[in-house]
Amino acid sequence: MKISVVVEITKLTKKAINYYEEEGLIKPDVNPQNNYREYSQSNVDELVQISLLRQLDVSIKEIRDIILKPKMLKDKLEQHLISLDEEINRLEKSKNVLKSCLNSITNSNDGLPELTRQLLFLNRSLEMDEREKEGFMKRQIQRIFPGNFGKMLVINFSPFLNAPINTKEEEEAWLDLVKFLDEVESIEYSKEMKEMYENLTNQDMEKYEKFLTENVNKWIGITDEELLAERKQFFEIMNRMNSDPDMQSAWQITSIMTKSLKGQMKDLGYYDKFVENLKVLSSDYSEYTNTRNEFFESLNLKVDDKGKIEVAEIR
DNA sequence: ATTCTCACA
DNA sequence: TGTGAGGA
Repeated sequence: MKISVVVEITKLTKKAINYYEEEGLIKPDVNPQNNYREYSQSNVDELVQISLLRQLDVSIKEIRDIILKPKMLKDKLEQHLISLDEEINRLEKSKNVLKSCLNSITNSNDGLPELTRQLLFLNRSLEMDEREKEGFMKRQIQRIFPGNFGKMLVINFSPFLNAPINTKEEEEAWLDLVKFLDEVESIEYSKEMKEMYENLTNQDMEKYEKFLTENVNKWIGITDEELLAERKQFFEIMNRMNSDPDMQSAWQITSIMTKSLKGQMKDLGYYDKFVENLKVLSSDYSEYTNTRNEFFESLNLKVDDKGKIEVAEIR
Protein backbone atom coordinates (compact mmCIF):
# COMPACT_ATOMS: atom_id res chain seq x y z
CA MET A 1 0.00 0.00 0.00
CA LYS A 2 1.02 3.61 -0.56
CA ILE A 3 1.77 6.16 2.06
CA SER A 4 -1.62 7.89 2.00
CA VAL A 5 -3.46 4.75 3.06
CA VAL A 6 -0.88 4.10 5.78
CA VAL A 7 -1.55 7.63 6.99
CA GLU A 8 -5.24 6.77 7.18
CA ILE A 9 -4.62 3.62 9.17
CA THR A 10 -1.94 4.78 11.55
CA LYS A 11 -3.06 8.41 11.95
CA LEU A 12 0.59 9.36 11.58
CA THR A 13 1.61 12.17 9.22
CA LYS A 14 3.53 11.48 6.04
CA LYS A 15 6.32 13.51 7.48
CA ALA A 16 6.55 11.32 10.55
CA ILE A 17 6.41 8.11 8.55
CA ASN A 18 9.20 9.33 6.28
CA TYR A 19 11.16 10.42 9.27
CA TYR A 20 10.84 7.01 10.96
CA GLU A 21 12.12 5.36 7.79
CA GLU A 22 15.01 7.79 7.68
CA GLU A 23 15.78 6.90 11.27
CA GLY A 24 15.82 3.21 10.35
CA LEU A 25 12.74 2.21 12.33
CA ILE A 26 10.98 0.72 9.26
CA LYS A 27 12.20 -0.56 5.90
CA PRO A 28 9.40 -0.43 3.33
CA ASP A 29 10.07 -1.75 -0.20
CA VAL A 30 10.92 0.89 -2.78
CA ASN A 31 9.44 0.89 -6.31
CA PRO A 32 12.51 1.50 -8.50
CA GLN A 33 10.37 3.14 -11.21
CA ASN A 34 9.35 6.18 -9.19
CA ASN A 35 10.92 5.75 -5.77
CA TYR A 36 7.44 5.37 -4.24
CA ARG A 37 7.33 3.27 -1.06
CA GLU A 38 5.33 0.06 -0.89
CA TYR A 39 4.23 -0.51 2.70
CA SER A 40 3.47 -4.05 3.88
CA GLN A 41 1.03 -4.99 6.63
CA SER A 42 3.95 -5.66 8.94
CA ASN A 43 5.28 -2.17 8.17
CA VAL A 44 1.92 -0.82 9.28
CA ASP A 45 1.99 -2.92 12.45
CA GLU A 46 5.45 -1.61 13.24
CA LEU A 47 4.31 1.94 12.66
CA VAL A 48 1.38 1.49 15.04
CA GLN A 49 3.75 0.23 17.70
CA ILE A 50 6.13 3.11 17.10
CA SER A 51 3.25 5.54 17.30
CA LEU A 52 2.15 4.13 20.64
CA LEU A 53 5.65 4.29 22.10
CA ARG A 54 6.09 7.83 20.85
CA GLN A 55 2.88 8.86 22.59
CA LEU A 56 4.47 7.56 25.78
CA ASP A 57 7.37 9.85 24.99
CA VAL A 58 9.79 7.01 24.34
CA SER A 59 12.62 8.41 22.23
CA ILE A 60 13.43 7.31 18.67
CA LYS A 61 16.73 5.94 19.89
CA GLU A 62 15.07 3.80 22.53
CA ILE A 63 12.49 2.54 20.05
CA ARG A 64 15.30 1.61 17.69
CA ASP A 65 17.07 -0.27 20.47
CA ILE A 66 13.88 -2.13 21.28
CA ILE A 67 13.29 -3.10 17.65
CA LEU A 68 16.89 -4.21 17.30
CA LYS A 69 16.84 -6.23 20.50
CA PRO A 70 13.29 -7.08 21.65
CA LYS A 71 14.75 -8.47 24.90
CA MET A 72 15.48 -4.88 25.89
CA LEU A 73 11.76 -4.02 25.95
CA LYS A 74 11.16 -4.42 29.68
CA ASP A 75 14.47 -2.87 30.58
CA LYS A 76 13.93 0.12 28.33
CA LEU A 77 10.41 0.74 29.56
CA GLU A 78 11.52 0.59 33.19
CA GLN A 79 14.32 2.98 32.40
CA HIS A 80 11.89 5.23 30.61
CA LEU A 81 9.58 5.25 33.60
CA ILE A 82 12.42 6.52 35.75
CA SER A 83 13.25 9.30 33.34
CA LEU A 84 9.59 10.32 33.23
CA ASP A 85 9.64 10.56 37.01
CA GLU A 86 12.70 12.75 36.87
CA GLU A 87 11.01 14.93 34.31
CA ILE A 88 7.94 15.24 36.49
CA ASN A 89 10.10 16.27 39.44
CA ARG A 90 11.85 18.84 37.32
CA LEU A 91 8.55 20.28 36.15
CA GLU A 92 7.07 20.28 39.64
CA LYS A 93 10.07 22.21 40.82
CA SER A 94 9.68 24.76 38.03
CA LYS A 95 6.02 24.98 38.90
CA ASN A 96 6.71 25.68 42.56
CA VAL A 97 9.37 28.24 41.87
CA LEU A 98 7.16 30.01 39.36
CA LYS A 99 4.17 29.93 41.68
CA SER A 100 6.24 31.52 44.43
CA CYS A 101 7.46 34.24 42.12
CA LEU A 102 4.04 34.94 40.73
CA ASN A 103 2.37 36.10 43.95
CA SER A 104 4.89 38.79 44.66
CA ILE A 105 5.44 39.80 41.05
CA THR A 106 1.79 40.69 40.36
CA ASN A 107 1.63 43.62 42.72
CA SER A 108 5.16 44.88 42.22
CA ASN A 109 5.77 46.55 38.87
CA ASP A 110 9.53 46.20 38.82
CA GLY A 111 9.12 43.74 35.96
CA LEU A 112 11.81 41.46 34.66
CA PRO A 113 14.72 42.44 36.93
CA GLU A 114 12.68 41.66 40.03
CA LEU A 115 11.57 38.35 38.55
CA THR A 116 15.14 37.42 37.72
CA ARG A 117 16.27 38.33 41.17
CA GLN A 118 13.62 36.11 42.70
CA LEU A 119 14.27 33.22 40.34
CA LEU A 120 17.94 33.34 41.14
CA PHE A 121 17.26 33.57 44.82
CA LEU A 122 14.66 30.80 44.97
CA ASN A 123 16.69 28.44 42.84
CA ARG A 124 19.66 29.00 45.09
CA SER A 125 17.51 28.39 48.14
CA LEU A 126 16.58 24.98 46.76
CA GLU A 127 20.23 24.04 46.52
CA MET A 128 21.04 24.92 50.11
CA ASP A 129 21.96 22.03 52.34
CA GLU A 130 20.52 21.72 55.85
CA ARG A 131 23.36 23.68 57.39
CA GLU A 132 22.96 26.61 54.99
CA LYS A 133 19.21 26.64 55.40
CA GLU A 134 19.52 26.87 59.14
CA GLY A 135 22.03 29.70 58.88
CA PHE A 136 19.89 31.53 56.35
CA MET A 137 16.80 31.36 58.52
CA LYS A 138 18.60 32.45 61.65
CA ARG A 139 20.11 35.45 59.87
CA GLN A 140 16.75 36.46 58.46
CA ILE A 141 14.96 36.08 61.77
CA GLN A 142 17.60 38.30 63.35
CA ARG A 143 17.19 40.82 60.56
CA ILE A 144 13.40 40.95 60.81
CA PHE A 145 13.40 40.96 64.59
CA PRO A 146 16.49 42.87 65.67
CA GLY A 147 18.00 42.65 69.12
CA ASN A 148 17.21 40.32 71.96
CA PHE A 149 13.71 39.50 70.83
CA GLY A 150 15.12 38.10 67.60
CA LYS A 151 17.73 36.23 69.59
CA MET A 152 14.99 34.65 71.62
CA LEU A 153 13.08 33.69 68.53
CA VAL A 154 16.19 32.08 67.10
CA ILE A 155 16.63 30.16 70.32
CA ASN A 156 12.99 29.18 70.11
CA PHE A 157 13.22 27.84 66.60
CA SER A 158 16.75 26.46 66.58
CA PRO A 159 15.73 22.87 67.20
CA PHE A 160 13.44 22.90 64.16
CA LEU A 161 15.40 24.75 61.50
CA ASN A 162 17.35 21.87 60.04
CA ALA A 163 14.61 19.63 58.68
CA PRO A 164 15.38 18.06 55.31
CA ILE A 165 13.16 18.66 52.30
CA ASN A 166 11.83 15.49 50.72
CA THR A 167 8.30 15.91 49.45
CA LYS A 168 6.74 18.39 47.05
CA GLU A 169 4.70 19.88 49.89
CA GLU A 170 7.85 20.54 51.86
CA GLU A 171 9.52 22.13 48.87
CA GLU A 172 6.53 24.36 48.32
CA ALA A 173 6.50 25.33 52.00
CA TRP A 174 10.21 26.05 51.91
CA LEU A 175 9.89 28.30 48.86
CA ASP A 176 7.01 30.15 50.46
CA LEU A 177 9.01 30.55 53.63
CA VAL A 178 12.07 31.83 51.78
CA LYS A 179 9.97 34.31 49.90
CA PHE A 180 8.45 35.55 53.13
CA LEU A 181 11.84 35.92 54.82
CA ASP A 182 13.26 37.62 51.75
CA GLU A 183 10.63 40.26 51.23
CA VAL A 184 9.40 41.11 54.71
CA GLU A 185 10.82 44.25 56.28
CA SER A 186 12.25 44.36 59.75
CA ILE A 187 9.88 45.14 62.55
CA GLU A 188 9.67 48.38 64.54
CA TYR A 189 9.29 47.71 68.21
CA SER A 190 7.44 50.05 70.48
CA LYS A 191 9.65 52.00 72.87
CA GLU A 192 8.57 49.98 75.87
CA MET A 193 9.17 46.79 74.01
CA LYS A 194 12.64 47.83 73.01
CA GLU A 195 13.48 48.80 76.56
CA MET A 196 12.18 45.61 78.00
CA TYR A 197 14.08 43.32 75.67
CA GLU A 198 17.30 45.30 75.61
CA ASN A 199 17.42 45.22 79.38
CA LEU A 200 17.83 41.49 79.23
CA THR A 201 21.37 40.45 80.03
CA ASN A 202 23.45 37.77 78.41
CA GLN A 203 22.86 35.62 81.43
CA ASP A 204 19.15 36.00 80.95
CA MET A 205 19.50 34.82 77.38
CA GLU A 206 21.62 31.88 78.39
CA LYS A 207 19.07 30.93 81.01
CA TYR A 208 16.31 31.16 78.47
CA GLU A 209 18.23 29.02 76.05
CA LYS A 210 18.93 26.40 78.69
CA PHE A 211 15.32 26.40 79.79
CA LEU A 212 14.12 26.00 76.23
CA THR A 213 16.43 23.24 75.13
CA GLU A 214 15.42 21.31 78.20
CA ASN A 215 11.74 21.91 77.57
CA VAL A 216 11.37 21.30 73.87
CA ASN A 217 11.68 17.56 74.08
CA LYS A 218 9.24 17.42 76.95
CA TRP A 219 6.40 18.56 74.71
CA ILE A 220 7.09 16.16 71.90
CA GLY A 221 5.47 12.85 72.59
CA ILE A 222 4.14 13.98 75.97
CA THR A 223 1.91 11.52 77.77
CA ASP A 224 -1.42 12.29 79.39
CA GLU A 225 0.01 11.89 82.88
CA GLU A 226 2.85 14.25 82.14
CA LEU A 227 0.37 16.71 80.70
CA LEU A 228 -1.64 16.56 83.89
CA ALA A 229 1.45 17.11 86.02
CA GLU A 230 2.38 20.04 83.81
CA ARG A 231 -1.06 21.45 84.37
CA LYS A 232 -0.83 21.19 88.12
CA GLN A 233 2.57 22.82 88.16
CA PHE A 234 1.36 25.61 85.97
CA PHE A 235 -1.59 26.40 88.20
CA GLU A 236 0.69 26.52 91.22
CA ILE A 237 2.89 29.06 89.50
CA MET A 238 -0.14 31.08 88.49
CA ASN A 239 -1.48 31.14 92.00
CA ARG A 240 1.85 32.27 93.34
CA MET A 241 1.96 35.07 90.76
CA ASN A 242 -1.55 36.17 91.61
CA SER A 243 -0.62 36.63 95.22
CA ASP A 244 2.37 38.81 94.41
CA PRO A 245 1.47 42.39 93.43
CA ASP A 246 4.82 43.06 91.75
CA MET A 247 4.44 40.03 89.58
CA GLN A 248 0.93 41.08 88.74
CA SER A 249 1.87 44.46 87.40
CA ALA A 250 4.77 43.00 85.48
CA TRP A 251 2.47 40.44 83.96
CA GLN A 252 -0.01 43.15 83.10
CA ILE A 253 2.57 45.19 81.24
CA THR A 254 4.02 42.31 79.31
CA SER A 255 0.60 41.03 78.42
CA ILE A 256 -0.36 44.38 76.93
CA MET A 257 2.94 44.67 75.09
CA THR A 258 2.95 41.19 73.67
CA LYS A 259 -0.59 41.73 72.50
CA SER A 260 0.47 44.65 70.31
CA LEU A 261 3.60 42.83 69.17
CA LYS A 262 1.55 39.83 68.21
CA GLY A 263 -0.64 42.07 66.11
CA GLN A 264 2.45 43.46 64.37
CA MET A 265 3.78 40.00 63.75
CA LYS A 266 0.45 38.84 62.42
CA ASP A 267 0.41 41.77 60.00
CA LEU A 268 3.86 40.77 58.77
CA GLY A 269 2.53 37.35 57.93
CA TYR A 270 4.60 35.76 60.63
CA TYR A 271 1.94 33.29 61.64
CA ASP A 272 0.56 32.56 58.20
CA LYS A 273 3.85 32.32 56.37
CA PHE A 274 6.53 31.49 58.87
CA VAL A 275 4.83 29.34 61.46
CA GLU A 276 2.54 27.50 59.07
CA ASN A 277 5.29 26.67 56.61
CA LEU A 278 7.66 25.65 59.36
CA LYS A 279 5.00 23.26 60.57
CA VAL A 280 5.03 21.60 57.17
CA LEU A 281 8.82 21.46 57.13
CA SER A 282 9.35 20.13 60.62
CA SER A 283 6.98 17.55 62.03
CA ASP A 284 8.70 18.08 65.37
CA TYR A 285 7.82 21.74 65.36
CA SER A 286 4.28 20.96 64.27
CA GLU A 287 3.82 18.56 67.15
CA TYR A 288 5.58 20.82 69.61
CA THR A 289 3.54 23.89 68.84
CA ASN A 290 0.26 22.04 68.48
CA THR A 291 0.51 20.27 71.82
CA ARG A 292 1.54 23.49 73.52
CA ASN A 293 -1.31 25.40 71.98
CA GLU A 294 -3.76 22.72 72.99
CA PHE A 295 -2.33 22.77 76.45
CA PHE A 296 -2.70 26.50 76.91
CA GLU A 297 -6.13 26.53 75.38
CA SER A 298 -7.20 23.81 77.74
CA LEU A 299 -6.09 25.99 80.66
CA ASN A 300 -8.57 28.60 79.53
CA LEU A 301 -6.56 31.46 80.96
CA LYS A 302 -7.83 34.99 81.20
CA VAL A 303 -5.81 37.95 82.28
CA ASP A 304 -7.93 40.78 83.62
CA ASP A 305 -6.95 44.43 83.27
CA LYS A 306 -5.23 44.39 86.65
CA GLY A 307 -2.92 41.66 85.48
CA LYS A 308 -4.66 39.08 87.59
CA ILE A 309 -4.85 35.73 85.93
CA GLU A 310 -8.15 34.03 86.09
CA VAL A 311 -7.81 30.34 86.27
CA ALA A 312 -11.01 28.85 85.00
CA GLU A 313 -10.94 25.64 86.94
CA ILE A 314 -8.44 23.55 88.71
CA ARG A 315 -8.95 19.85 88.42
C1' DA B 1 0.52 11.57 -5.53
C1' DT B 2 4.89 11.10 -3.86
C1' DT B 3 9.72 12.08 -2.77
C1' DC B 4 13.60 14.99 -1.89
C1' DT B 5 16.07 18.68 0.20
C1' DC B 6 16.53 22.49 3.05
C1' DA B 7 15.59 25.57 6.56
C1' DC B 8 13.52 26.04 10.97
C1' DA B 9 11.93 25.39 15.87
C1' DT C 1 11.55 15.24 16.77
C1' DG C 2 9.56 16.48 13.72
C1' DT C 3 7.15 20.47 10.33
C1' DG C 4 6.52 23.40 6.10
C1' DA C 5 7.80 25.11 1.59
C1' DG C 6 8.84 24.29 -2.88
C1' DG C 7 10.74 21.99 -6.78
C1' DA C 8 11.08 17.53 -9.43
